[in-house]
Amino acid sequence: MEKEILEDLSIDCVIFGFKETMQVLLVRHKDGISKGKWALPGGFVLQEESLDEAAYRILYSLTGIQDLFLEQTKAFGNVNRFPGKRVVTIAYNALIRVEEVNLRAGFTADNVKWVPFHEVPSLPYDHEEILSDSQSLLRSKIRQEPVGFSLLPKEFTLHQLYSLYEALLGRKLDKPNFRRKISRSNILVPTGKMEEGAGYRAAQLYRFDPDAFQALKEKKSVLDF
Amino acid sequence: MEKEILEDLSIDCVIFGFKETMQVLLVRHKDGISKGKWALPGGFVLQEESLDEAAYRILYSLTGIQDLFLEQTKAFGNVNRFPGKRVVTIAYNALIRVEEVNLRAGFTADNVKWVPFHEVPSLPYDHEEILSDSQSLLRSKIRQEPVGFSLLPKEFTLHQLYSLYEALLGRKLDKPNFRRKISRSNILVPTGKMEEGAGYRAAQLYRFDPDAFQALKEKKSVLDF
DNA sequence: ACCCAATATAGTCAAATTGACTATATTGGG
DNA sequence: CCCAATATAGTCAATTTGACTATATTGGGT
Repeated sequence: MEKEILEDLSIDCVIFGFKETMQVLLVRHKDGISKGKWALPGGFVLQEESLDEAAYRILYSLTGIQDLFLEQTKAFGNVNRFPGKRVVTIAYNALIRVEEVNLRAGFTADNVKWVPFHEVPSLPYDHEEILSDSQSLLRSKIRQEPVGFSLLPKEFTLHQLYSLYEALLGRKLDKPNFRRKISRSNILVPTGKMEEGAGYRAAQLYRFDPDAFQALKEKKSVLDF
Repeated sequence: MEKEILEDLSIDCVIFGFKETMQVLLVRHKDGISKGKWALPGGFVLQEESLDEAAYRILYSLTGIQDLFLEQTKAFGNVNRFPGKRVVTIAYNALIRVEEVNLRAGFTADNVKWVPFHEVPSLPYDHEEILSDSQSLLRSKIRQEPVGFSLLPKEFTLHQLYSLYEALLGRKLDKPNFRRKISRSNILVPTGKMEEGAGYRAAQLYRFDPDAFQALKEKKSVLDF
């Protein structure tokens, strides 16, 4: 028996990944009005699931990942955003570690791929608006909460964190000052292990410490770069 | 002819006002399952309007105000949040100047009133969750953007602004330091006029300068109290 | 006319943070 | 064993913070 869907309510996911540069996950539609076009992954909400559950379901079916950062960002409800039918969509931002994903195109798509921010093609429906709003929201989120760690491996170097912040904020940061700020904040703990395979001095690996961040947050307001 | 509504999609508005203390606008339902209960004002979305338009329509019919701060906050879509039918609601935060409102209960309500944060009664559906989420979102918003000015008269004293921030952030601020921070930021322009009717030294009246704020924002990130 | 309570507004100072740098420490590879 | 490349540490003036103290203006009461 088919599960009943809410025909006028969908979810669209903006899935962010970081590898050299910031990337978004796009799917290519197998059929329908936008057949062959790349678009944000999404789907309709089922009668018996909450919005968050729907977003998780879509995310999981696409990436096989269960442990991820997922947050609702905004509802998009312009009258003609979807052709032929009034469909309101709830957008979600997801942050995942690219090395953990196991991409599967799924039912409605015949292809999936990571696309760097600057190479995103033109998107159907209002997906360009959704994407650009979602990017802004992520940019401001990153200054408030340490969500960036969801994009890095569990253990990472300060350099990786540094380039992530540069990529996300879209501007140059001073490396020593960045390092000083992070280290004073105490939100990282060194693992003792060192980076491997670098052709030069190996860097210390760190892990994010959620408790220390919580403590910091209660005192100061923001990780303000 | 009746306008067609989307039966499974509603808007709920959290309307904030500031008068001595932070307040929310509640309506008393005239009939239906929650007859007689106080709740957040809301209504269904019409087929031919966007979500933002729906929110404006509801806000306007209730307060007669057109010039206000209105921002979508979050969609609430738990399966059983509304009795008998799956209804997803989009919550909006509105900031208005209490002295400008002209309250009208409207069709579905027989009463409207301002309620201080700490005196909000128990609310039906998931309105308590909506309200508390909306309050948190406003609290973090106020640190990023000068939305607070939408709650004050066009011309106001530093003391008013100061107590607004205290009320909104829920903690004591140092008055001289607050004043210094504001004045260094240059986002206020003195009007030259003085407060009237105080039983003591009259305070200077200020106006918010959006351009100066824009300039500040490009340099620093936040109004971080 | 003058004092006073109440609030507006200004100023002080040590400590912490920032921004723009320069300097040193470790690597693998040639 | 030196070198290029990067990690990591340190310096210093300028600015910002936090916790205060001090002064300036009011209307109202006596």
